[in-house]
Amino acid sequence: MKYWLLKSEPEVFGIENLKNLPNATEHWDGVRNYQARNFMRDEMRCDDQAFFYHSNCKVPGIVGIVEIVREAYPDFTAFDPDSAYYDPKSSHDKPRWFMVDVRFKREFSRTISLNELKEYAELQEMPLLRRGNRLSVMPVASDQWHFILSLLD
DNA sequence: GCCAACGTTGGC
DNA sequence: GCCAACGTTGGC
Repeated sequence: MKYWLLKSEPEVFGIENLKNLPNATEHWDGVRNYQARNFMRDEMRCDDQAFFYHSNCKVPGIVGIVEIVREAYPDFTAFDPDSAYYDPKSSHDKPRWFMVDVRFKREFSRTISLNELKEYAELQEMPLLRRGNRLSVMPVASDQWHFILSLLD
């Protein structure tokens, strides 16, 4: 099983939104970066777990955990001219963008902020902490995953 | 294939 | 709202 980190802007779609949906499940649409897409399409598998990260907000950080419940399939928002994620270069025949389905698993008792994550030597290699990082889907090493969870108690 | 211009991300 | 960092686009 692999571990991941998924970024989302809470003003657009936060963990509260996911939690309150039927089955607490939603498709993870709008990924428009090739590297992020490749992770999702080629490596993400059912039952993988992912940190839910809130970005572009007052306190950016990890707020909970989701699990992957459906593997990559074409991102239909790319086909919709009315969608903010519309991409005329993506077609049903040759979809360019993909999404997975995620299900809410856990909300942390507190946000593990980006500032806090930066403090730990154990996490210095996380792609999240690399300067100028903009990936919205990225892998998390198993030892980093467990280290972060150990911060909660 | 180079690279300048442009658009986006996301912390601050 | 600013702006650094980065990805993409398109002229050549």
